[in-house]
Amino acid sequence: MSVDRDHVLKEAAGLLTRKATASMDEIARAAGISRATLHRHFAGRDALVRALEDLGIRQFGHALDQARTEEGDAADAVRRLIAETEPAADLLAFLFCENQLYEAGVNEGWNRLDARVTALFVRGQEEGTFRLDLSPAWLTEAFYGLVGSGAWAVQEGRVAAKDRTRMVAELLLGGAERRTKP
Amino acid sequence: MSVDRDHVLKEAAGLLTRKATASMDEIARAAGISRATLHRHFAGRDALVRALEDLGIRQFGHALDQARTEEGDAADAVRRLIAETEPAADLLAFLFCENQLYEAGVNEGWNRLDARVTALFVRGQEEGTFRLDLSPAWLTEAFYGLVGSGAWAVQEGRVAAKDRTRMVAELLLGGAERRTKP
DNA sequence: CCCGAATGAGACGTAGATGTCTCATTCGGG
DNA sequence: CCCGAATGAGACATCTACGTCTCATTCGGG
Repeated sequence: MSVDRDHVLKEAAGLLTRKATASMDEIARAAGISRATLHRHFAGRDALVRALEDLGIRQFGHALDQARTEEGDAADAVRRLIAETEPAADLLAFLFCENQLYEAGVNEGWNRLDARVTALFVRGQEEGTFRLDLSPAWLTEAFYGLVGSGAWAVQEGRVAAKDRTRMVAELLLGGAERRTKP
Repeated sequence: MSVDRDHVLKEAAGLLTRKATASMDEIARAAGISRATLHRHFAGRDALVRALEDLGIRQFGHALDQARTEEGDAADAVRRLIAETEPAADLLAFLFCENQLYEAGVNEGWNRLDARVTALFVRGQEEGTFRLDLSPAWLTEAFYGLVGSGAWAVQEGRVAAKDRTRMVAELLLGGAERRTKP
């Protein structure tokens, strides 16, 4: 009987990714519950979006943990990270475009995760794996952008789901890795 | 006295990029005109967004023309295209994230421009400039994503405006170009 | 089987945005 | 200088979404 909170959030993310202005009623129906029940679990729209943000932070944090970004070759670590990001790709794509979150100040949790991604690129540069003429900040931003584009391309059917990780990783690393020989 | 329609659209794009849910009143004030005048020029919110879409199509089409994407080395053509995209970057970033447009079906004008970008990548692959294991459709999508990320990074101050074109081009082409030697 | 908790359906008032209208003001051309 | 067009300010009704409430129903555990 009890509603699966994470399932509701997942459905909400799926809908909001396609239609950012979806009403609470549409979200409720997408999740297969009534509007009243949705309100029982999330005080309002703000609370729902905030919960989505928290879920995104949890999932991306988990992906960072699983990818063990501090270990081994930096490029391989990026590949692992992109692969681990797969299940949360839609949610991350939504949050990446959700500029409303930036109004109330960026969540502190995001800054920590952001720093971990940037640290990975910094490590790659120090170890000579990544080129030095692209700033870590830009590589981080590009990482988000390409993950979002990948999720978007899969949703639109322009890229097969099984190719997503490889496409994103190859393009990002191809652009980021140092060339031994030009 | 007469209101500069394109100026209004530019300001609207700037605001909506930061806050997608901005009200008509906020948009009007951002453009420095009254709400009444805004309604005199655009029948409603839908009409305004549609006009933004049209402006984006015009500007991106102009960028494609100026870049002469059918001429010369494909990689250089991509560099020119990214450079020409500069003035419209904010608008394109907004439209890229504006999924609501996809509800009413993608504009026919977009399909034509999309085809020109894809054709550029196809040409690059046929000429041996771009690698063959990344589909043209994905390269096209990644192009949009990176242009959007670039505009976003500049707005956030993470990348200097003067570095934008180089950062985007280097990463995209680094990932897309064929390596003579690994 | 029964009871309680959770849900679904829907009514209701409210707030905010929207679209239209009027009227005073201002700008620019003739 | 004067007239007309365009704008600004604001009133107004309407509409949609929101948040809260009630009540019937259903599900699951004891």
